[in-house]
Amino acid sequence: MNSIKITFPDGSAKEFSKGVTPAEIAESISRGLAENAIVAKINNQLKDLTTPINEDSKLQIITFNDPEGKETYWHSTSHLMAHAIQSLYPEAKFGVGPAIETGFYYDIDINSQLTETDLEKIEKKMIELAQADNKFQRKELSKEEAVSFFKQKNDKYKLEIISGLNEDEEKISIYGESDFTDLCIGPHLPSTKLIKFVKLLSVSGSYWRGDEKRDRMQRIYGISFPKKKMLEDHLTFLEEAKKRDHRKLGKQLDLFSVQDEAGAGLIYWHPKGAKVRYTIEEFWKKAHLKNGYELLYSPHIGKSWLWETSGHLVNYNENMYASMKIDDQDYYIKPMNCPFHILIYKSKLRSYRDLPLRWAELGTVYRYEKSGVLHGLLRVRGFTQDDAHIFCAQETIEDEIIEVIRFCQFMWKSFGFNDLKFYISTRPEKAVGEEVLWNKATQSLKSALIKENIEYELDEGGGAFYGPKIDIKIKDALNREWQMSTIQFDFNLPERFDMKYIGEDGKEHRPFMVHRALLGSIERFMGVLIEHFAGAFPVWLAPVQVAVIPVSQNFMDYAEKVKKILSEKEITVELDKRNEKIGYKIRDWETNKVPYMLIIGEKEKDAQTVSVRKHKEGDIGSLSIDEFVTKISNEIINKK
RNA sequence: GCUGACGUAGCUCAGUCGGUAGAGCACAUCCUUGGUAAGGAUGAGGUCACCGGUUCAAUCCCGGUCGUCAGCUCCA
Repeated sequence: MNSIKITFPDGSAKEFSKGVTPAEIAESISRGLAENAIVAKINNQLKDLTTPINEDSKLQIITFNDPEGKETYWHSTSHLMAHAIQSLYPEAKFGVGPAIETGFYYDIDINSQLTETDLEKIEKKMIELAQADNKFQRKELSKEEAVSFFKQKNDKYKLEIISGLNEDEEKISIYGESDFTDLCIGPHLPSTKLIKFVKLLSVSGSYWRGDEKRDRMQRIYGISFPKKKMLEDHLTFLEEAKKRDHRKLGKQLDLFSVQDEAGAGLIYWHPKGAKVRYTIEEFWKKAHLKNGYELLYSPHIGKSWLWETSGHLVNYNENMYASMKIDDQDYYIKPMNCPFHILIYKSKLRSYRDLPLRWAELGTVYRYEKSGVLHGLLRVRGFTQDDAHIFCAQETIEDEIIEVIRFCQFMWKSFGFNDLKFYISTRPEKAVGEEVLWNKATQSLKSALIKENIEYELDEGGGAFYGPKIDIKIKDALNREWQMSTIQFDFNLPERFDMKYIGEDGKEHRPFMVHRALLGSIERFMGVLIEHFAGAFPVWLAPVQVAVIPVSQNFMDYAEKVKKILSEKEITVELDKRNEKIGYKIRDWETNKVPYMLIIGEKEKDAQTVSVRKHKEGDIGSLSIDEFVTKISNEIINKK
């Protein structure tokens, strides 16, 4: 048999002679495909385009548009970068250099500290090397051969990687292009020539194998594209993200601050930020009351007994602050609200008739976070969880989960997020609770999502030690994903606190307990919200909804009147009394992203109207005061 | 916490190869009363993050502390 059958993704098939390569097949299909081909999927395995095919196979030619195509492309670019680094810094030793979600990195060990300008040099070298059209060539070696090869290169990191490889499981492969060779499982681009546009983005410290006790390395992040437009778009995206940085906007719009002198990771809400937060929290509370929840308030500290019983002192110790002595007793500031809610549950005998109990609290918790991980509002040491605990009978758990999911979707939709992604995390190695319970709980999470027609991904073993969970990620205006909501089972606390209810049968039963946070934490949520809206909050959330701007001081009386009317309708309005020209004031309010400006001059005073100017849109004409009030009130009610 | 970079006026940043500092914006006062993105003049503002050390002299050099940033690790 000298011919083999190749089946394509669309189901069609074609005969080729034995030993044909995917590159040749692509060539036979079309010139364009051959040029864009990056890698091949042969029988669902990613292989080099130069791999000879010797038997009937399924084949898919992968281009940059496919996720695997990007991965291979970036992976090859990281090799190219290592090549460039080796030629500029001959002493360089290399760690790992994988593709990541957006781009690639390589950990390197060189004698000098790299700066941003060095990156440009490396970038130039990369382009130069890429244009040389060097072919990536795969070679398979025995372990011995591999060891002696990298010994001769004096590459201790690669040698360590090799020593960890099991030769029986897979061949040790190396890839070379020109005079650079690297240990690599592959696959790679056929040639460096396909790498056209490269940008090295940052350099920072890392550790060999992520272990701070081991060698310090430098990690260079970069990205590459086959088309110039793609690179430009990506750089525009990065710039846009930078512009939206909530830390920058928070300062610029006077929303919040962190006070160096008073402590890192602790947030101070200024009046404008506090106004936004107030609006969010009011909405949140009302929504919970409407959806069958009751609100709780609990203390901020509790005796060590509480945290011993909950297991926090053992399992969560590194995130808790040291105890404080009160009347010779140790008290701890709370890292979580759950034990308090449980105490309220236990404050009296519960019947199955009382269940489900849905108790919500905007509970402020304090957790120790390493100084290096603090980040604006997104990672702080004191934050307010939009927490709730649901205590229910086993039998009703699935309905409860469904309710939470629906409520969660409603909540996100209210803030303008419609793209949610669901993940189910299952039992980890180290876990409390019987496996039967885990399976049952995990199953009810799954079937809740299935009933709601929601697609989800499984994260095997990703659950907390105390129970399986659903995590929900949202996508913001820049398509970035943020993990926000979480719905978690807890088999641990009901047991530890010996929670009970009296069932229909008159016997004691253990309630099921679910922790859930929808927004996650108010701080983090507001950080994401600021970035999502680029600081331009919709009217209902905007800290200042209307700026009243008199054309000159002569119309101050009428401006005051307009302000008063709006204020009475609970619209947040500021009157700009500054002795400045109108253009100046408009510019100022525009850069402060206020949704509406009302320009007031002689015409308006005479006609008892306001000239309305909308953020980003400009002048939208005149309305009577009443008409404007109706318009903006409707927008506020409809969360526009 | 670790690695590296950084910390100068309310903000954004310049500057001093060691002789205690400057711009723009913001702010104040005055002139101007102006119709949809910056009118003009004048002025006030800084223990150059903090604590030590070296030096005749430190904002600058050295060490420490605190904080910020990019990552590592971790997470709401």
